[in-house]
Amino acid sequence: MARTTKAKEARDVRASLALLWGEQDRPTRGPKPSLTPHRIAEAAVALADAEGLEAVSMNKVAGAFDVSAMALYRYVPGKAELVELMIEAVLAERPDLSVAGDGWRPQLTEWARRSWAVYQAHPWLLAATAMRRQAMGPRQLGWLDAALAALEPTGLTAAQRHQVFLLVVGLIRNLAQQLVDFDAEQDQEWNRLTGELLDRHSDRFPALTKAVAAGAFAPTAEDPLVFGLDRILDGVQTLIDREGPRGG
Amino acid sequence: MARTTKAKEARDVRASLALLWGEQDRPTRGPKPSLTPHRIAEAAVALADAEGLEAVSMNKVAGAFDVSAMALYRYVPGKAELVELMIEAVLAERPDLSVAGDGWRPQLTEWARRSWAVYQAHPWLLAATAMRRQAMGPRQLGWLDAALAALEPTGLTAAQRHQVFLLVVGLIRNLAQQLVDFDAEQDQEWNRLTGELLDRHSDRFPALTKAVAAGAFAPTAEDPLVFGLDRILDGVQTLIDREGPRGG
DNA sequence: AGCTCACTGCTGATGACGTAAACAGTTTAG
DNA sequence: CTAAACTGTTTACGTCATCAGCAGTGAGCT
Repeated sequence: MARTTKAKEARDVRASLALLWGEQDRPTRGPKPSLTPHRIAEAAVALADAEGLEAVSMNKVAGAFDVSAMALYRYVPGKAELVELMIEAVLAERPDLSVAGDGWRPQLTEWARRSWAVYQAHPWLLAATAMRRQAMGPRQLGWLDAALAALEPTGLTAAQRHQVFLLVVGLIRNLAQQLVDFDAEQDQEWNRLTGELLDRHSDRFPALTKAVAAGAFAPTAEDPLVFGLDRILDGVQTLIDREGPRGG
Repeated sequence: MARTTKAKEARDVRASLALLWGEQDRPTRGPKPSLTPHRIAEAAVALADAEGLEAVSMNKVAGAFDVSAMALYRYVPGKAELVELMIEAVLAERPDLSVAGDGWRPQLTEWARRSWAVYQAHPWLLAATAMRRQAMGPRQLGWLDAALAALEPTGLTAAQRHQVFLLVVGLIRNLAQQLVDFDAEQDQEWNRLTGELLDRHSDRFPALTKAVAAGAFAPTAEDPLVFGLDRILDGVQTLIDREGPRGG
């Protein structure tokens, strides 16, 4: 059974990659296909934008084309691959960071801003990319390349640049998580219930009680990306300053 | 229908909170219960540790007690609440950070290390906490309080301390995500396939090609927590230095 | 022109999931 | 000792991804 699963997965990796990179040869004989993987992915994206990723079932996506769920399997190996196509579909082409100026910091900031914009426009992207992916499409690689390119002038090692990249991606994904979690009504409920609990147990949670009283959990108008990014990039700057003089 | 759902959710919040805080009054009449929410959560944790969160179905958890799935609903309102109990179950009591010394930085580092250890021991915790939670249990609040307490001597505002906390939690969750994603065999496959792709498209991804060649994606023995935490805390230190003199 | 067969899309079935409903058995308060 | 409260069970429903098998279609070859 494990054997079968593994063989199937291996097949899927190939199929998934061919799909993502558009390297599939189309058939000549038989009826004209009424769909394409791309159109299917677009419909799935529209569905996810409107109702969330959990609403994206093969049935509902197929319904957008008035077609049975099984019809989709003629175009896409399975749901996992469909999700990969959705990810590629919402990513723009490789971002041009030169508009932000010359330094690594403005460029990486620009990268983060654009990346964050994508997650804001498509909050399901977080859950979609959290599913274990075995291959990246050309656009994902393009974004990765742009960020690494921006970091080249820092003088950091390749491994350090990769680490910094991961930190920034991580920051954005965390913001996206907060965005997904957030629900004004529910937030109010949380504050109310947690307030009640803290009243009853303020001795157990003194710092939290003080923080709540000081408004640490009140909604803020500030762009949430700024604080985190400034902290991280300040930290990176410190690293550069420390390593530079020693000839790193 | 939406009405029904909302009413049901409201009921669940109450039930969930009572469960998490152990504030449920136990019945006197009727047969002795053979289970407790706590024991059920423990069994679910064992299952998740062994086979992952997706293996935790009501059926399998019930199977651990040789009981039907529906029996669990006498103790737990539903699966979401069971997951909440699982989260509380794997969290230790409020961590004592004083062992790390006096400064905010060693204490927060200690907090991060312990937190990271929990995620390492129970990788499913990431997915479990990603599900929208409406209430926190006493242990979750305890960890939160400990981190906020460690940040009090920084002189930062309450909102800033909260932001820093979110940054550190985010870092750990990102590491946990990488841990979940990682699969040596699959990683090798990724490197092979991406290598092939880069050979074919090295002009499109020059920075990435260089980075791969320089070993930026090679496995490292270093503790992955250190780099990210040092960057973030350096950035926080920069903020403190900047705000302090101005009388913030 | 006609045949073949790769290809499309369909129906139906399978097994997993969470959980609602209804029922049978058990214990304790009155 | 009866009735209420409680436990655990069986059955059933709706949803999901996906497999197997069938009918129709149309390009390429003879």
